[in-house]
Amino acid sequence: MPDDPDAAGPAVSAHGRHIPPASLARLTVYLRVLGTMLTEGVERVSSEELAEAAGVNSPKLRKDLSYLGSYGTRGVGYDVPYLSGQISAALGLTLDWRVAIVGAGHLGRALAGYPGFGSRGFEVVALFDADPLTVGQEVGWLRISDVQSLEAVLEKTRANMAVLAVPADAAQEMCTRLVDAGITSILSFAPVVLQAPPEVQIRKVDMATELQILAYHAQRAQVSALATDAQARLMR
Amino acid sequence: MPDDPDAAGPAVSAHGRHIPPASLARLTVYLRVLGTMLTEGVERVSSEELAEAAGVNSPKLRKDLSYLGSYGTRGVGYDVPYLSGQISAALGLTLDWRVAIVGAGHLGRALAGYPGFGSRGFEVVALFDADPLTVGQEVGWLRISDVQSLEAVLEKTRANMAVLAVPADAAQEMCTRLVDAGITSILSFAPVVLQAPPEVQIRKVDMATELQILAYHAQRAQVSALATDAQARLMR
DNA sequence: TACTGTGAACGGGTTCACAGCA
DNA sequence: TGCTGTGAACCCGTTCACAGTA
Repeated sequence: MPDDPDAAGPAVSAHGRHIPPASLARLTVYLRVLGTMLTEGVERVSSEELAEAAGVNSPKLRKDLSYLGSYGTRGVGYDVPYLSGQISAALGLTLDWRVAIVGAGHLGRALAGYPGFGSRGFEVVALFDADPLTVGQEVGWLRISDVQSLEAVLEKTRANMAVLAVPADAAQEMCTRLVDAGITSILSFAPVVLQAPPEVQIRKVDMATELQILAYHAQRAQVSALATDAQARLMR
Repeated sequence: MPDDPDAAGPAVSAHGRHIPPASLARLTVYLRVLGTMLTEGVERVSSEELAEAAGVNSPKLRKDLSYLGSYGTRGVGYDVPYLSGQISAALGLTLDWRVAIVGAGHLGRALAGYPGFGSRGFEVVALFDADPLTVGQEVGWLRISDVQSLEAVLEKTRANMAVLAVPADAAQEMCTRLVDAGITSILSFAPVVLQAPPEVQIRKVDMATELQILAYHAQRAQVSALATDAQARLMR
């Protein structure tokens, strides 16, 4: 995601400049890699090593980091804990983010139990479902709430982000209710275009889209393989 | 995402020109919207209407479509079934895509049951898990296979795409086995950087990344709200 | 007349080479 | 000496205005 690098809006870092969306997406990857290094006790990395581990080239990595400030030491490299902290701070991960998940099907439950959230500054504080048989069940530490009480529970839990994991036909209604309840950051897994005021940040993940993009590239590979094959036959 | 418009590789459409990654991602959205219109019996759309429904502006939509060819009628608009078919063909969705899902946790099951796949040309032909208690269970039409027999099942089912829905620490190993088994298109939900030969197309979806990007924008909004607030106080 | 298709201008991201500093 | 930080050039995608056509 490419991706994304799609959502927009201006953006200012601690350094005062804005971070390009494409860089922002990569910064989250650097942060994850640094986290792994932290647990392994690595203390210093060069831009070359970090770039390698993150799957990018080193000038790009250095450029990305330069949007935040100068947190390395010339001739030496970067201090892992320090750089990790600086990126976290720049991304706003030092604030507390309280996530409500709407939809307790397999996807919602997968998200609720995702270990990557807690460890990276996000706490799942509520999980909703519309099915009366599902409401009340426990998932990890959470008890599934009834969507009917969405607004009340959002307020009580002071959620400030939401994830939409509901069927396509329910997504717009839930989105509207979330927005009306004051949520301004939404991650949606529903394969529909959501309407919301511009001040609301919406990011979309659509698995069918991802597979279609893969299919496109795979088809291209097949076609060009056939072409070179045919050409090889002609050459004989 | 986002991209995303991130994955690369050259690309040639039926028209002969390559489709920019960003356009490619949007084309899948147009296709979805056209699909909805099809079921509603809509026969014609203007670029304006389609753009509106897809959440983009009309010049961008027309530019995106122009990468495929000239499938509209000036002064009239686009024929919905025809355009839909042309986009499908350009994306390679007329071929049959057989998807293997590795990992039958909540995420894997959510994907296996995702209605958006079948309806858009993807068939889930296998679902794997490593847990002996899970292997053998039925999920919809599928019986969960043992990852130990990954290679054999991939061959028997003629899978040509794979989705990785396994924990981070198992992802690289599974990726390697998929690649060795001849899979060249992989969609990964594991929050790790995967190593694979360049001819293998890998797309990544990381939910923590998405939330972090939302957090960044939300933090910015908070900070600028505080700033204008402080300024307002000073002005008094 | 109305709407599509596209060249050209614009802006932003990536790349690179090298300046700057421990 | 070695590695970071960055300005400048390059390249690609987006935007826009208008030319083209049923």
